[in-house]
Order: sequence, then C-alpha cells, then structure tokens
Amino acid sequence: MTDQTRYDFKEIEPRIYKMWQDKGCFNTAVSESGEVRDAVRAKADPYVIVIPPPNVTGRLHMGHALNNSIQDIYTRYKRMDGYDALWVPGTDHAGIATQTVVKKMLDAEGIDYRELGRDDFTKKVWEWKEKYGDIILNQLKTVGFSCNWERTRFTMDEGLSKAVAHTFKKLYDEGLIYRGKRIVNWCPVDKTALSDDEVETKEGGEKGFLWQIKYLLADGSGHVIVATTRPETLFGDVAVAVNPKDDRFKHLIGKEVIVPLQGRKVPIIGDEYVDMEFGTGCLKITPAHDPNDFEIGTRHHLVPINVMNEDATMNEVVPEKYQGLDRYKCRELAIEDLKEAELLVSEEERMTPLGRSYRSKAVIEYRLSDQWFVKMKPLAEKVLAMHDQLNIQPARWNKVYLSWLENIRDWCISRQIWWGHRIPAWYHVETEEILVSETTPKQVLDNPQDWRQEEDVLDTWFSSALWPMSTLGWPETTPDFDRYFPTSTLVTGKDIIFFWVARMNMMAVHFTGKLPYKNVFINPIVLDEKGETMSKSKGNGIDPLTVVNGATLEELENPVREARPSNMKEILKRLEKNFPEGYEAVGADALRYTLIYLCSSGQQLKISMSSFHDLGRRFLTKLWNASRFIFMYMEQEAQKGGDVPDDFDAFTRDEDRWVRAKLQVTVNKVRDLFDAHDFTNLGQTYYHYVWNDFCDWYIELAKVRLTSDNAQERKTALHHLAVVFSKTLALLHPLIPHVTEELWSRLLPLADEHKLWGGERPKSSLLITEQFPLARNLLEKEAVITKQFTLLQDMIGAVRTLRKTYQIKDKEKLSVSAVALDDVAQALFAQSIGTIKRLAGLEEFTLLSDASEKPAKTVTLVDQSYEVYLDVSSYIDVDKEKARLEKEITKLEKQTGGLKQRLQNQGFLQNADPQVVEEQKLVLAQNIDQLQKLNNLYKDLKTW
RNA sequence: GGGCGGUUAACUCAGUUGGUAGAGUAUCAGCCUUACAAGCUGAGAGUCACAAGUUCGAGCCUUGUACCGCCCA
Repeated sequence: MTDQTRYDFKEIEPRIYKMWQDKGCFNTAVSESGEVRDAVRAKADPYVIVIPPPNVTGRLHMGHALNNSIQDIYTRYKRMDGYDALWVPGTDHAGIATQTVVKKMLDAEGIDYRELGRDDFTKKVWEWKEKYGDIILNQLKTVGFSCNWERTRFTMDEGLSKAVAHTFKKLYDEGLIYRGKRIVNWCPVDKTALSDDEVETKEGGEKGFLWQIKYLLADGSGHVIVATTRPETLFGDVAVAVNPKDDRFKHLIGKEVIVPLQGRKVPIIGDEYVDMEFGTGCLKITPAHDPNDFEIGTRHHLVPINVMNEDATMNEVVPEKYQGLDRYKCRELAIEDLKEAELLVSEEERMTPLGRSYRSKAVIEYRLSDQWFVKMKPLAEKVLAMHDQLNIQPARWNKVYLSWLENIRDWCISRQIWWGHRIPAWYHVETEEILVSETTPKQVLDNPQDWRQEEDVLDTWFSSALWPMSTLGWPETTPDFDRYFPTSTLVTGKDIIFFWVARMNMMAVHFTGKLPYKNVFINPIVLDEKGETMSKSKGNGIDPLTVVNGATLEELENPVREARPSNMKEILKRLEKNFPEGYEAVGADALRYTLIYLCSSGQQLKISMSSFHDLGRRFLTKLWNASRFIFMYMEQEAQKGGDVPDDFDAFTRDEDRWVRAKLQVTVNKVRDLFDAHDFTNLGQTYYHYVWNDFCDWYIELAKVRLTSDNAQERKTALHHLAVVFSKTLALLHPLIPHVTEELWSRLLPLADEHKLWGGERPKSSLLITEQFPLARNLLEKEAVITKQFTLLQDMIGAVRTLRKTYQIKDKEKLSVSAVALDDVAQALFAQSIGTIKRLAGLEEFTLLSDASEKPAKTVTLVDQSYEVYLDVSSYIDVDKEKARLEKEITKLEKQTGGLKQRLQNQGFLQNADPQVVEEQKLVLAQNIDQLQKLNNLYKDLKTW
C-alpha cells in the first residue's frame, strides 16, 4: 500500500502516457504502408475517428478538452472492445488567422510582410509553423488522448494539398467551380473576401442612423428623398429606384437625378424590389456596395461604381476632399456637407443590421470583385438524398443541418491572402484564357511569360472539407483509405455544422458516393459558471492546462489583465478571494471526469474552476483509496498465510453475488450509454456504482471477512475484490485512463502473487488493450439477489436512522433483534448477522423465529418483510417515540387516503391499465397493513 | 420575422411508454470507525416558470404567455 491518500497524477500521468506511446498502444493493426502489426485486430472491424483539426495557431481551450475527451472515450472503448481503432489527429492551416499571427510577428520585428513578397512571406509562415505549430497537439497529449500520432496530418501537407488541387480541378471540369464578378463580403482588416458563413450578425442589429437625403431632379422640377444608413456610398450610386406600382413616384421613372456632393446624373428606375412602405419609398442603387443593389443593377444593365479601396478608405472615384478617408470619417464629413448644402432632410437613430467578420470582428464591407465559387446545389442534393444513412445526435441538429442544405447558397472559396492553397488556375495575359490543372500545365512551363497564376488562395474550409478523405491518402488509393474510409464517428460542435460537417459530407458523397462517417455527435458548448461563453476578451476562460498542471495566482490573473474586460476588477477580486494560493492542479483524469460528468444533453455546459476539485478530484481520490484498501489486505496475506480454497464458489456469499450483479448491470448500462452517445447519465452511473455500490456497501461488507481468521473466507473475499475491481478499472478506463492503467499495473502482480484470480485473470498486462467488460442479461438468480439485497440495505439504513433520531452516539453499541416475515429475509438475515452487526454498529443481533418473541419496550421498525426491535430502554424517550410514530402514521395515512380515493374513482378503475390498478391495490393493502402495525405500536407506547 | 434549446431543492443537473418528484454539490447535526476528514453516518430542503386544455390521473402530451441562451433571415 502506498502512504499517499491521493492520486499522484503529476508523477503517474506523464509516465503512463509515455509508456503507452513507447509500446505503440495507439497504433493501428495495419500500418500506413499496409504492414500487418496485429494479426487478430487486422481481421476485426476498424473504428475510425478523425479529429476536428484545431487551428495551427490555436491553444487548447475547454471546448477542445471536452470535444476530444469524448473522442478519446470512443476510441479507447472500441479499442478495448476489439476493434482496430484509429483516431487521426492533426491541425488545419487556418489561412487568415495564421497569416495575421505571422504578420504581427513581422510587424514587431519591423518587417513589412508586403515588402517580403509572397514567397518569402510564405517561407516565414512555414518557419513559424515548424516552431509553434505543434503546441496544441502537445497540449492534447497532456490530457492523455490516444490519437494515432504516426498519422498526424496538416492541411498544407503535400498529400493533403494534392487532394485539394485534385478536387479543385475535378469540380472545375465538372462545372461545379466557376469564377465570376460578384459582390462578396469583404473584410477591410484582413483585406479578403469571406464566405457568407464567415459573417456574423448581431441580433437586432447595432446602433446606427437612418438619414434622409434630397436628390434633386436634373430638370430642376423638384427632388426625391432617399433614405439610407450608409451615406458614404452615395458616390457609387448609379440610379434611384422606386416601385413601379407606387403612384407617388411612378411618373418620375425615366427622369434623372443629381447625386448630391458629386453632381453626377443618374436615372430613376422602376423595380418591384423597392418596398413602398420602407423609408421614403425611394432607394438609392449602389451595386458595388450592396448585394441587393447589385442584383437590381444587373437587371437594369447599370455599371457598378466602386468607391472604396481594399481597406475601406475612399478611392479616387470620389471627390478629392473625401479621397483616402476611412469610410466612417467620410460618412461624418458627407453628413456635414449635406447639411451645409441643405440636402439633409432628417437624421433618425435606429438599429441597423451589420455584418462582422468572425475572425477580425471588423464590419463587413461589400465589394465587387472577381471570385471563385462552388456551385453548391447539385452537391447538396446528393447529400440530402442520403440523409437516412447519417445518424446525427442529439437528433434535433438534423433540422439545423437540413435547413442549411435545403437553402444552400454558392460558396465563395477564394481568399485574397498568401497563406493557403493557391488556386491552381492560370490566366493568359493577353487572351485571358483560363487553365486549371493539378500541377503547373505544360503551356505555362513552356511559355511562362504568357501566363500568370491566380493570386488567391482557397478558403481553409475547402481543405477541411476533404479532411476525412485526405488524411487517409485520398485521392490515391492507399491501404489506409481502403481500410479506414468511411470513418465511424465525428464529434464536433454545433458552430461548425455548416462550415465543416455539411461540406465534408458533400465532398465525400460527390467523390466517393459515401458519407464520410456514420455518426455525428454534436457536443454542447462550454460556458462559464454564469452561463457566458468563455472568451479571451472577457477574461473568463478556464484553461484546461491550468486544471491539469495548476497555476499561481499571478498566472491566473495574467490573461485577465491582458484582456482588460470591463469587469476586470471584479474578476481579479474573485480570483484573489477564491485562489489566494493559486489554483491547485487536479490532473488530466480529473479534468476529463468532470467534463463528462457535466456533459448534459442540453446545448450548453456550465463549468466553474471549483467543479474540477468537487467532482473530478473527489472521485479519483475515492477510487485511489479503494485501491489502497484492497492492496493493503492483499499485501497482508503474505504474513497471514493459509491457502486459497480449491473452489472459491464454496465460500462465496450473497454480497459477492450481489456486487457482481451490480457490476454487470453497470457494464450493460455503460455500454448502452456509450452506444447511444448519452453522456448525461454516464458520470452518474460511474459515480453511483463506484461510490455507493462498491465502496459504501461491498467494501464495508467485505471487511467482516477480511479481518477473519479463516484464510479461505479472507481469500475468497479478496478473490472477488480482485476480479470485481479489475473489471471496474476496465469499465472506467476510457474516461480516466491514467489512474486506471496505473492501478491495473499494481493489482495484477498482487493478485497473481496470492493466487486470487481463480480462473478469472485478465488477459492483458496493459489495461488499454484489455477486453472491455462484456454485456449480458442478468441471470434470474442475479436479478433476485439484487432485489433481495435492498432489504438488507433498507434494514441497516433504518437502524442507523433510528440511532440518529435518538441521538445515540455511534460508539454506543446497541442490541437489536429482528424477525423475518418471509423466506427471503429469513435467508438473508441468517447469513448476514455479522455484517449487519458491523454496518449498523450493533453489539448484539438476534434473529427471532417469531414476532411473538418480541422483547418488551423496544422501538419497532415495521416493513413488509421484517420487523426490527431495537432495545433502547436506556435511551428511550416516550415523547420522542410518540412523535416519531405520529409523523410516520400521518405520512402513511395521507398516502393511503390518496390511494383509497383513486381506487374508488370509477374512471380510474375503468380506464387505467389493469396492471396499474393491481399495483395500486397491492400498495394500498401494504399501507393498510403497515398502518395497523404502527397504530398498535403507538397503543403499546401508552403502557410504558 | 422563422427556428432550436432551456425554465424541476440554495447551486449544477437527471427524470424511460403519463401512475404521488431523484442525484451530486452546498447546508445542518453527529462522528478522527486501522482505504479515504479531499472521509463516514443521518437529516432538512421542491406551487416541477405561468395559464388554459386533453385525461380517471400531467414535471412528462396539446395550445398560449413570460423570461434566459443560441441559430438563420
């Protein structure tokens, strides 16, 4: 036995993880090159998960910890269950994010990345990636995840890049990728296009203004009033539109107005799009800066006028005084000038819908430019047709997923940055002919001066969409792709159902005819204890590594100080109050246990710093100490001596049968919960079994025999402890792998040494590859013992309650007698006299043969199956006992009254399920019986 | 505007085909019982958000309302 009463994760976890890696435990049965490494497993079904690749710039956060804990549970469970398990790890290149990080780094060094040029900049990014790109993968290792690190992938790897080029070329040839001048979401900070899905809008819009501006008619016959939230774009106006049905304005169609501040003449056009109710009923048309206007402009063959630069400053098209101004500066100035010119009619504050980049958070500009698109509808239709083959859990996410696919829009895939997969298209400098090719085409090689390659790169999600295929070698027909595709399960967050899940499905179905996985599990979002999303800027994040490794107060405060949230003082105060000595680490297993325990079926998971101590650490400490107990008694056998029985069965008792039945029930349940992706009850199931069944009851019961002089009894108890505990460790391993593996390594040699297995020795010396306990139906006699055992538990509980009610000190030994009213109780009590005495703290426990032998002046507990008589003559307080009985009688009467009423209700008797009626009748009869007994006791009391 | 989720004990959450509400934490009381005081034993604690409906019977089903969170337009 170790002296430490707690699990030393700091020493154990890294050691165990390294051991797994050294022994190749995360490897597959068949290597990438097709070499068989485990002949048995190579014949088994594969079980495959591909990781949602974290950004290469990313750092592990609680969401990753949860998401990957779930994946690890599945991987380990299936691996133990005999499958050839493969969990493919890796990172994505995160085009915009990574480019920004490296750009900032260069800025700090005083280097302008533009001056470096594309090739040198890309080199710098690769250098950065080599240096920092594995950080998040290493962080995953510290949490114990059993990824197959041999197969670590990166979306910019050569093979994966080939897959991207291949896909692009194919889709282009099939007419599913096209290039066109379109209005796109433009991020003026990152200076790139964004897809619709990368734009966030705030509920209810953001604070802004609606201005009404006079546009004078060119013929001097008056004016129209136009309402706009974006006056700075008026320089790009190409028309004013009215609804052709609008009697107020339809006579103006065909006339011209003068664009204010600029003097250009533009036509008044009629278009049904214009909402007569909204604003003034006159709409300025600015095709280069608004998607709706773009459509209207196209319909009327109007040439768009772009008035902004890439960074959303005003360009040379606008009057000189506005040129170079930021769009908002220009807006202010324009409003002033309009006032001056007496063209501003009104200014009204209102919430206006605003899009922001999900990366930079900058307000999106609309920009007319040449972009590449994927035609999504044909791809989406194929996926929709196969939807019955996809199991999305929780099922409600089907709706979200389907509605996106059903209302699919084309996907803008070009990005105006340098870091990423450069689009494999070449333009002829004179003819504008386009060549698309996986590798540089011959024409280009022959006459490089005549061709220029597309400057844009592809959206990172384009390569992510290929992830389950490309990580396994596609489009090559590799052994990996043959064996491991399609994969089994995808675990991810709801925020990327559109970005990622749907697009992966489309690519896989289009290119292979198969969905890339069978199951999709959407894990909840991790929130802080107030229910707010964790974010750097709020300073409310809980770093999983802090939980694993601990942190000083200063280390806890630093991220908050850097983020400078508005409630910074309050947060710092709370940290100082709660963690004056810093945060005490709990290790990876405690982190994992806590997250899964709290992983409810809702959409969110609230967590606080203290939950890891209260849930995870407590549980592990309990398990650790249970093992100390078992190991201690095993070690003591060396001195105590004696032989193991020839047949453990001969000395096996009901409590042994009971705990094994409980274990089996738990095994069945855990398997069901795994298979149903139901984590809601998993933590509780584990907790209840380990804490209540195994520790509180079985270990306590076993103590009677473990302290016995009879070696055969002792060793039989140890035998059952060894077997049951070994299976318990196996059952827990997927969730808390390190501690269970460590305890496994201590249990096996000890039980071997003392010959305790009795034919039930586990097969594997490493728990990670031990068979996961098998499910089976409970035998009839197991079901019976499980039920019977509650009699014993209730009886002991009742005695304990009485003791407390009478405030009898735990040390005071009581004398109790009991009578069994049925055979079950008779057999159980007769066998359990020793354990009852110990667990209820009794001096004497006498089993009477008949209720008539009941001693005088006892406190009596009545049950259907037994009566218990407590000799409390030296403690008894008649009034107190009266009160106790009264309370119980009242409660029972109330219940009985309700039952009677129901059973007199004709409606109930006629309509209810006959079985239910019978049940209720039985309960009523029992209640009446019980009530009778209690009333008798109450009468007796008067004679005391 | 459309959709999704939530509202159950002080807190975090369970709650199977409708049959008289459960767990953990916290609280209170008693215990250093040779695995664990990061423990053990016991106790108290709920108008299941609100309203109406269906039903013999509703935390659960239907409709509506309120509030909280999220997604889409």
